[in-house]
Amino acid sequence: MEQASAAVGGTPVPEEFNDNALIRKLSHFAPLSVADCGVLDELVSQEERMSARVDIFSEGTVPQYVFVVLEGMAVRYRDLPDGGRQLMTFFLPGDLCDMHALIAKPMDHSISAITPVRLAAISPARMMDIFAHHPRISAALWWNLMQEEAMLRERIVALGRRDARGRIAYFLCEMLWRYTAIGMNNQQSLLLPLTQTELGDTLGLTPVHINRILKEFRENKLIKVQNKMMTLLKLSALQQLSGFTKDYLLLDGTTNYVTKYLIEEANGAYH
Amino acid sequence: MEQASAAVGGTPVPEEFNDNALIRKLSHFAPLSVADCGVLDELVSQEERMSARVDIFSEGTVPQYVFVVLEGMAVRYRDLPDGGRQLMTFFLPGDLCDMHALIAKPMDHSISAITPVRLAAISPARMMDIFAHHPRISAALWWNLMQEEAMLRERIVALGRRDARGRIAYFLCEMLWRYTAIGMNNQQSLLLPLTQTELGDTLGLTPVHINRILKEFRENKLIKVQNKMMTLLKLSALQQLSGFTKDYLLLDGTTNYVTKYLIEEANGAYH
DNA sequence: CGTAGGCTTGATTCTTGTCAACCGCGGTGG
DNA sequence: CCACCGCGGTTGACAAGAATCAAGCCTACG
Repeated sequence: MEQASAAVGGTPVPEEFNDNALIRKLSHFAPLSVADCGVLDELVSQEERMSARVDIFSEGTVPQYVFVVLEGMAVRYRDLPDGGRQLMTFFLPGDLCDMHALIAKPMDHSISAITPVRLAAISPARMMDIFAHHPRISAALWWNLMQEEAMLRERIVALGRRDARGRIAYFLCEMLWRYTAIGMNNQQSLLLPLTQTELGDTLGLTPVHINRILKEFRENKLIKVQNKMMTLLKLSALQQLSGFTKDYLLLDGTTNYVTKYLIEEANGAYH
Repeated sequence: MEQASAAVGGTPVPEEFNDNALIRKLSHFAPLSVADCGVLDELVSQEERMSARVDIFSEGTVPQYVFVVLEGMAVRYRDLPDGGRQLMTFFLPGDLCDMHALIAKPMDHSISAITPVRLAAISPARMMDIFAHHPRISAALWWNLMQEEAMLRERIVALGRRDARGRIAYFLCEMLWRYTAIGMNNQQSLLLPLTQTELGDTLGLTPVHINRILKEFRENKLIKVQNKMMTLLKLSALQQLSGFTKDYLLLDGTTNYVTKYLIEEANGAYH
């Protein structure tokens, strides 16, 4: 999982920054200059590692930093009083968690590492500094935020209006496209280091039912599973099954108000 | 519904601005100065009216403005290929819809008026200007964004992990607290101008099932319904039934990094 | 006065959950 | 080195919550 092929779409990333997942991701959202890439590269130069199944932020604590996932997978989840849990957001390489740090409130949920992760911590002050002085990066972060919201809405649609087959198919498609965006889609295969229980806690289903649908998908040759690697053999069939379209992921960012304005601002047009 | 009692919590709003729902709402998130209130008041001075059931933004179009709801209720929803629909977000007075305008992308969903609404349109340029030059307002808008995300997550929890009773109870509680935040909670009564079909499309249930649960709630004296007014007779029972806590609504904002930083920035600490 | 949309209710079906058992594997400790 | 243990996956039998189908009612509105 260390090897990343060039990310698909977005503006080209200079060769030297191609192993930086944050840059690969944000390049989808705004045309980053080489200088921008340099800033981002420096931003995530202080690495930390955490083991699988360790909490990065725990419910009730006040997060001190915004974290960027550089490698591995993390998840935002909530434990419920009745013993259940709901997994809400998966963080892949290049994803930011959690802007929540900027408002310095105790969290109402936790974030934990699913696999061993490599992370970079960014102080809120540094983050605000970026917003103030790097217009293209700010624009990209803004798009990133819009993408996060769109993914939450899409999850709501899936949970509210799709049956078990549709939910699972949608989830696999979304993960594939997210991996594709950061250059980690290898032959329609994606790393899904989740147990069936975790999948159930993501999609509002029981592990037993997840198991049955996955079995059906396997028998129908829609997917192939080996170890933690899942291959989507019939992507179009899965997309149709769930009504999935990748539009909401905003992976073809073009010029927009935020970018335009911020760049003009930087050039002194308003100052 | 025009009469608004003083909003509960947040920093006090100067008397003269008390009929401005945006100010009432944002005062929960940052300590607004009188000057800030003036800016916000001017920001929403250009009013528009739209009739019930009219689309404000339609799927596929590129929104030109950010709208603020001043009066009435609107909803963000998506129509599905199979004829179903999912309602995602309800906009009450003081709510902003839709920051999406800032990224100038065709929308993957629609926003429409549920009741007749009074709106104010804000141009993206003006919005960016606010971000650049009004730190406390920016901070409040940031909190506002975090609140929106939190509400989406809470919906996911409800749809993924709660049964019909829990979902409906949670939704009623959330609406009550949101109304409370803008001073429109009158004796635990709230205006819910939704059909049972719309409630179903919100909570992933059929109208028939919504009907049965509401009947049960009525028989158990948990709620009282008259016309479009719903009274939560046993709020604590409803909160318990759904595991609801209002924490995620962030209605007790305190000093935080965004505010601090933006204010220092404005004072020239970093320039 | 007629009609359509929304509400209400009953009968029935079906998707998903629950309970229970078994298998296989990897890790651990004797 | 091997026995044991626990977790995750798999499967079957059964139960339950919600959907579906269908019909009647009320009321706002043209």
